[in-house]
Amino acid sequence: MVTIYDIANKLKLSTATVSRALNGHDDVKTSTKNRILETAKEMGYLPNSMARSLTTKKSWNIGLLFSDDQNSGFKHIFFANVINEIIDSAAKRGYDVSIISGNIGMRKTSYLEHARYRMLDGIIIATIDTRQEDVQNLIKSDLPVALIDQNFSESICVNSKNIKGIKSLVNHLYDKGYRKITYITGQLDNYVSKDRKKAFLDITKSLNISNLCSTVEGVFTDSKLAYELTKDIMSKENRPEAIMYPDDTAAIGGLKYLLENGYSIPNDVAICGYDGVEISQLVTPRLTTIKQDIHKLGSSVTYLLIDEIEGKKPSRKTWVDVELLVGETT
Amino acid sequence: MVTIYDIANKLKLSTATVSRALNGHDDVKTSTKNRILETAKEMGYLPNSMARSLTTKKSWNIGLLFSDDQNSGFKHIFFANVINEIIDSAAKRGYDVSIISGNIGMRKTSYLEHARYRMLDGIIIATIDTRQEDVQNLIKSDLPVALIDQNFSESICVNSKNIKGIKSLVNHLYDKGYRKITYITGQLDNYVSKDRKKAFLDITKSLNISNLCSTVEGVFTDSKLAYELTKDIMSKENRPEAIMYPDDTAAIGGLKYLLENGYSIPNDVAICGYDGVEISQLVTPRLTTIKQDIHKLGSSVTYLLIDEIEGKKPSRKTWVDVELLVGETT
DNA sequence: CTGTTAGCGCGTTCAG
DNA sequence: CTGAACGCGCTAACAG
Repeated sequence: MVTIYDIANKLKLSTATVSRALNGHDDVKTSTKNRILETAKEMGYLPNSMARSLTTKKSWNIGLLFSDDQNSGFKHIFFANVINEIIDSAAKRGYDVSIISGNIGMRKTSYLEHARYRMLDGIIIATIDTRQEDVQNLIKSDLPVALIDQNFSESICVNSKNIKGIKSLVNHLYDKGYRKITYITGQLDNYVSKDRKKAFLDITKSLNISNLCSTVEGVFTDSKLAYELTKDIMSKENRPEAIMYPDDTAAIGGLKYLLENGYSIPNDVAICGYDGVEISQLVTPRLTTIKQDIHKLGSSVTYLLIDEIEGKKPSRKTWVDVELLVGETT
Repeated sequence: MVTIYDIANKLKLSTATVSRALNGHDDVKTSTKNRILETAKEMGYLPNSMARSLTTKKSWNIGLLFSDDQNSGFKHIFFANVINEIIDSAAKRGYDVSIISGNIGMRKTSYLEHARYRMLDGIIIATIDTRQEDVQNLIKSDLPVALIDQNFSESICVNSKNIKGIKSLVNHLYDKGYRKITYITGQLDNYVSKDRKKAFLDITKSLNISNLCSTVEGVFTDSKLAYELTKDIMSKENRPEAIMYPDDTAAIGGLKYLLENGYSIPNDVAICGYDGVEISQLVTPRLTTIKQDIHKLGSSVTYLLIDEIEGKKPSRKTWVDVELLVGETT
């Protein structure tokens, strides 16, 4: 391993000068700077992040928290896409991304401890369940933290325009003549679900159809549950004319039930997804859904976090726009 | 930040003793060991990975290489699932996972340099395109490396039983009476695609139907291309009775074309996917496909790499079994 | 513009 | 069983 000592030695300089040159300080004579840079290249010198971080207290490493024991972010294609953006964006600003788990070595520890252990410069939280004490502690800590689709007053939060999304869907359904709408929400212990549900109640009220509409609690990405709930809903006396699902995967689960049982879509019943992932436009019939701006969600949360890390005091709240995708199911 | 120095100071011991106790060496008196462990806990001591790695030359960190500029692993739901397993498995053995990109800070570097910079203990390569010089250098280096679905003689490779998978599909089609089969392969610059294509040619030959069968080069997860290729294939004079796709996503793209154009499946034409991801069983009709053992693929590649890191000389080649999933499309 | 010195937090000789 | 001393590779004062 080539160190700055080696190249200092070769050039009869001190490590200090070498370090300065390598870090682009301007208090080094241009000629010696060039000599240093050159021989560094020749000798195949590479900095050692451990040594550097140890003195600078900065790791150029961002932690990514995306799953708990129950729920695995990567299995959800929507989150997988967001995570992809996060990694890309971080790389563009010179940061690496590490996944943080709830243990150091073989020992169970908190996320916060883990973050300190690895000297992470900041954390992106892309988990659904932020109620865990462990996650709460992370948020409350003095570590820079940024979250997606959450609501914590002091932290950086990047939110999709959930209210707009739901209202667009309901308005679209209304315009198409649907009045009896059932909305299967995500799990209601969750901020986004609550927000969307409230939006649904608000918009149906202002359209004067709230007495015809209803909500049922479901679970994000749980296609099996969506299948069962659809069965329940459709076997009732008073069937809805349209069903809204918590996301595309759930909608496809519902769609499966409807197709299997000979329902004509959207004639017998209309359905909507949410997220607008690729598959939503690939199934037949193509889903009407809300397309989230995955690129923007991922890049914003990352850039804002890095701004915070670098002391640029970015805005705490950001809303990312959504778009109605009209398919063949409404 | 509490350091071993702080706790040594408080207990009137030397840092050496504290270090030994903390690392579970047995050359410390049990009573003092306990005192140390206790006060360490009290004071909220946490080791510093940077300092530790600097002396031990071990980071307890595994690099994950899963994308190049063209192709993003996380966008592929199959890989997303594998990666999920990798992270879980690594955590169980006490390792963290870092994503490695092709730059350090703002400077473009090789993956190998990046790995050395971060002192990674090993690398898991889950990219399709291993032809890049950069990736080649990584494989040739003395860093422990493990790959999924690749074939490098000296490296640890975990492969899915691709030949068995293809043969199962063709045999299944044959048993159902299909003789004219077209196989849309993945991109043929890739090891897996070649392997599967060869398996297809072999099995159709031994079934004496090779003159009725054909292959077309496609691209993994490219549903749009699959859509177009399906159109081409179906518009020819001599239509196949069955089409096999490189993976489920592509198959769903093909399915879309067929459904849109009024083909009855499997009566007019049968289709098969590959991978067996969740969505393959959710679309209507349910895909006949090969289910890969994602859990095993991810955990094996991780455990084998860690064995290698820890000097346990694990076997270089591992094959993970696959399972035929008969759906409604054949 | 450059060198000397010190220290980041930890593990590991080598004595005792 | 315990301590003193050193070094991992690098950056940051402080001189000069």
